[in-house]
Amino acid sequence: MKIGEAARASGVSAKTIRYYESIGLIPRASRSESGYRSFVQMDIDTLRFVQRARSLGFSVKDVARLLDLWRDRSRVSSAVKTLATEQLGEIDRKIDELRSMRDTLEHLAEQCHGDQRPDCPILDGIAGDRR
Amino acid sequence: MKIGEAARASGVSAKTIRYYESIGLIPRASRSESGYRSFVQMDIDTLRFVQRARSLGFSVKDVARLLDLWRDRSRVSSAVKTLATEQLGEIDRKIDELRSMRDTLEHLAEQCHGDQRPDCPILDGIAGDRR
DNA sequence: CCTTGACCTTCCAGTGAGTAGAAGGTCCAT
DNA sequence: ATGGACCTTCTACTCACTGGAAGGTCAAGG
Repeated sequence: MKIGEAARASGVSAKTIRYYESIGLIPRASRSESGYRSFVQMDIDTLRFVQRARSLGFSVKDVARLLDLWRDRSRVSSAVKTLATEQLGEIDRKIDELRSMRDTLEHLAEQCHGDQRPDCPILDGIAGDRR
Repeated sequence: MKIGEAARASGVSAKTIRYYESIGLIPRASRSESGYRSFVQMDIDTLRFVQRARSLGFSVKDVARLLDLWRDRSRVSSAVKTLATEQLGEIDRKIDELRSMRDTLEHLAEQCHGDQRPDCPILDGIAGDRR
């Protein structure tokens, strides 16, 4: 399987597959005589794993750790759970931050009539102390 | 006022003030004889405006637009409101994405006993079809 | 046999929004 | 005059890709 097909099969773009290889996240793909990368099912599985872990918000570094754990038959599941729990905490932190932005911004936007007049509580709120 | 004090007064680090100047987000600060940047109250106000707008998640590009609007006495408040509403939509999109990550990850983490045994539903979930 | 077009290769550069650090200049108090 | 806190510019790094240029390969159609 060449890179384009691997990309379609895994949901990771060809560019990104090359990139992942270049940073060592995934092993180097074997090559055909002409130098084309050649992927087998296991490579696709790895790529799909990476894609899913990334879509859960894990950093590339954490995905590397997860991949190592995935391949390690003598892993302890607590190591995985720790990573997952930390990631969950990170997500919660981001959600909280976004929610607080959202609340402030919504409050500001509500006050603004949004017509052709220049006075604008949004601008005032950003400029002054809006708390 | 030199850059360090301006940084403390505005909540924007000295490095970042220089960076904002370099990309043209804020006007070039005037200089003392020795070449030190010199800030007055209006510069601090601008910096605080930028800091607050950034903390609401506006991109630097949007902060530039907001600054222009802020300085424009003949602005129409609808222009500001449009920017704010778009930003609100962006935040909501991000919250939704994070929430969906969170749900999946939490579900996975719940299944995992997290002890010394190697079997791990988190890894299985990422590897296989976890939906 | 040759061309066309879809694929593949590598390499370099850019994104956003800063942050880190090096090398050197200035200012003020002791 | 010296030390330390401050300031200057500059380059390079972060993260996770993405875009594009220049060129090689391969199979089908004329």
